[in-house]
Amino acid sequence: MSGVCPHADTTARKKRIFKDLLAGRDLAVQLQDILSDPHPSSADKADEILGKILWSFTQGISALSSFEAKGGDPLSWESPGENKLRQGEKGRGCYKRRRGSHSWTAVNSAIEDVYSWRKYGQKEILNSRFPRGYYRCTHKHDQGCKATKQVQRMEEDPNMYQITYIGQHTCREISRAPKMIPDSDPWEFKSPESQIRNHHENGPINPFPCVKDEHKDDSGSDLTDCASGFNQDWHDFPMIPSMASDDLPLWSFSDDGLQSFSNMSFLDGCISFDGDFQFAGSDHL
DNA sequence: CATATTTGACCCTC
DNA sequence: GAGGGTCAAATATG
Repeated sequence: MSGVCPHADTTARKKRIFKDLLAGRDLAVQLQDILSDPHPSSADKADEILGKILWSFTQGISALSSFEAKGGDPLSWESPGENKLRQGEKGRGCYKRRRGSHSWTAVNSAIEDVYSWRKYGQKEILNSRFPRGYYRCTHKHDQGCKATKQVQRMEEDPNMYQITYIGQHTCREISRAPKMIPDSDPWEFKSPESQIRNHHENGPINPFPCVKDEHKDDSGSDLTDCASGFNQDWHDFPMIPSMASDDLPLWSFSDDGLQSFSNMSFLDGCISFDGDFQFAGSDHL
C-alpha cells in the first residue's frame, strides 16, 4: 500500500460496499413490487432482479471480506487466529480452522436450503447425543466456492437442527428449487413434520427461521434467543435472510467486526460495526 | 460410470 | 492430549 493513503482506500471501499448494499436494497424493493403483481411476465423479471440482488450482496460481502485481506482493518471478518495456520503445508488434515471466521447460525427444522451441499464428514461431538454433519458447497472445486455448513441436530428438540453457515458462497449457481443432496446420516431423518414445515402450500422454505449470533460460546446452549418471525419472502437466499418487508430479520455474524443488523434501515443511515467502522451515509455516495 | 456418502485417519487449535 | 475440522479411499447409489 505504499504511496496510497490507507484511509482513502478504506473510504473508497466503504463507499463501494455501501453502494452494493444499497443497490441490493433497491432491487429488493423492485422485486417486492413484482411479486405483489401476479402478472405472468413478472416471473422472468423477478428472476432477473433476483440475480442482480444476489450479485450486489455478494459483491458487498466480498468487499467487506477484502478488508481482511488488506489487514489491520477493524472490520476484519477473520479472527486473528485464522492467520496462524502454517504456510505452505498441504495435504490431509491441513485446513483453516473456521472458528471465528465469518459465520452465522440458523435453527431450522430441515437442513435443506437453496444451495447444493455435499457432505464431507461427520463427527461425534462431545456431550452431544447427535453427530455433527459437515457440508461444503458442491461448487467448491468447479467454482472455488468456500462456503461450508455444519449441521447439528439439537438435543432440546430433535426435530430442529442448528445449522452453522461458514463463509460466503462465491459460486453463482443458485438452484431456484430447493435442492439438497440427500443426506443419509443415521440421525438425519426426514420427518414428515420437517417436510411440512418447510414446504407448506406454495410455502417458501425459510432457510433462516432463526439466526443467532455465533459469537458465543460453542456450547450451543443458548439457542432460544431467536429473532422472531422471519418474513418468508426471501426464502431463496440463505445468505440473505428475508428482508423484503417490515418484518425484517435480525441476523448477525460471528466475526469480530460485524455485530448485527436489526433491520435493513441501516442502509438509509449508517451501519454500525464493532470498532470504528461506519458508513458515513447515503448522501456521501 | 459419475457423483454422493461413509468413515477412519490425519492434523490443527486449545 | 482432547476435541474438532478436513481429507480421501472405499462404498453406495442412480
